[in-house]
Amino acid sequence: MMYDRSTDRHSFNSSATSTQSSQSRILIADDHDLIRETIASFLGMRGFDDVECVGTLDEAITSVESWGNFDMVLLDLDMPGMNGLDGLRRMVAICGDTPVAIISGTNKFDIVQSAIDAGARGFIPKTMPAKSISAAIGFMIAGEVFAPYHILQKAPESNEAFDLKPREKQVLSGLSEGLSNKEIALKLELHEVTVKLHVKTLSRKLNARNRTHAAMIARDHGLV
Amino acid sequence: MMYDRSTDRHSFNSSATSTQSSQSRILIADDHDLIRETIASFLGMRGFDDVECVGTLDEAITSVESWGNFDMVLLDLDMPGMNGLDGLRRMVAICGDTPVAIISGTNKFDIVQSAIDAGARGFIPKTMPAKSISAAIGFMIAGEVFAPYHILQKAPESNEAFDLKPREKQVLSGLSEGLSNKEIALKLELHEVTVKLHVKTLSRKLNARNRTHAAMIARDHGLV
DNA sequence: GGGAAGACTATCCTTTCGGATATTTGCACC
DNA sequence: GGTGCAAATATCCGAAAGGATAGTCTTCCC
Repeated sequence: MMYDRSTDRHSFNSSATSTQSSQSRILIADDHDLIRETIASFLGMRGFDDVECVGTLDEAITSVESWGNFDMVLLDLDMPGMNGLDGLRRMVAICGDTPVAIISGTNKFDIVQSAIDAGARGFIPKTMPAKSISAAIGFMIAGEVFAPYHILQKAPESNEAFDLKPREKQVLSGLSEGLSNKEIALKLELHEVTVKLHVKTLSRKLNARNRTHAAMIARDHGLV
Repeated sequence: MMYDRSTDRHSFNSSATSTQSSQSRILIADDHDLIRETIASFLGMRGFDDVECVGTLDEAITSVESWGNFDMVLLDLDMPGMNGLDGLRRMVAICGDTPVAIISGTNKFDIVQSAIDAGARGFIPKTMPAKSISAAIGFMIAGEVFAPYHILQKAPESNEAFDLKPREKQVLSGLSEGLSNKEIALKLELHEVTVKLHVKTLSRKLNARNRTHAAMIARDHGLV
């Protein structure tokens, strides 16, 4: 598979092709001219020589249906017609095998997750430099699923939004290990009643209905 | 910034440069000839025209120290001299700003995580097709951190190792929302006592000491 | 020295959990 | 029709959790 590449290699110096980049038709759908053109132009100088730009989902869909044959479709999440992930699903449905990626300003973990679950081949934050974007696109055209590492990381999230006192954090930590109040008290050299008090106040702060719920919320927010 | 690209575009067709790919010096350290050569040759035809290969960590280090100036260093995790992530750390220390990535046969979530924590700029599984590998390398040279999406995904882990019955899973799910037995019973149209039974058996299966612990274990293993 | 505030402790009481044991129901299989 | 099995239900009990209220003890500030 890799030893018969000499032909490709020859063509490479003479015809500007960076293999996968060449002959790739890419559709960019974004309602911001600036972003659209920026990405398009950068892709152009990277070997993605056939880039089409539109500004709404409907345009994108007609574009795919009439021209077809794109190697990659980029959709802005906040574009007219998208309606959240529904637009993505519509596009995925008519695109078949060609990868569809979401490009968005937000980089919330949940959105990335659900976008990919909804059929997106990847997720590109607008904050990413054009250089990286084109590399990511190459990656997706190669058949992989792409999402930036830092948002896949277990969300550091809204850490510290609850303003728990040190003691309460300690108790919460014990809670998350499934310890009883008595055990926590022993561990922290407190009395059981005190732990109960902390559990109560901390549950109120976390807006939890009981200790189990508090532990789950803590886990969800990376507090433990 | 994107409207003056015509010049670039002209040069692009005549000099084979795919921008970032060109002039990139890459060091591949892997003790398997086949893999090393495969990647090297594929990178060659993608515009990464200056690829050096070595077979041990020591060779890699001397290579960096004497030649220097690499744009990217790839290290096999199981190579002689690596000794787990220690080798990575050594390389990162002498590499400074140039990105160092781990390439490995394993794709355990934890290893990826700790490799990147140890300073790796990315993680490339050997199972990944060469096409994708070169895209990933481009991505890392662009300054980003790379790891394949599917292993960043909430570890599918030892899923189903607990063999919970359907009812138990439902109860467990209610548990994770912090519901009381009575509420779960209501929701599932069962009686409280039955829910209690399920909680007991399910806690035993999960090896949990109580409901809170069970909920946490469930969350950790992606059962909810 | 007298508050004032925060962290901890003490009682009391009701609800919920956790565990043990036994009984019923429904269903599949021979 | 009987057997076996799993899910669900029924009691009973001690332990824990959850809530309320009041009391102690620092510490800090005026």
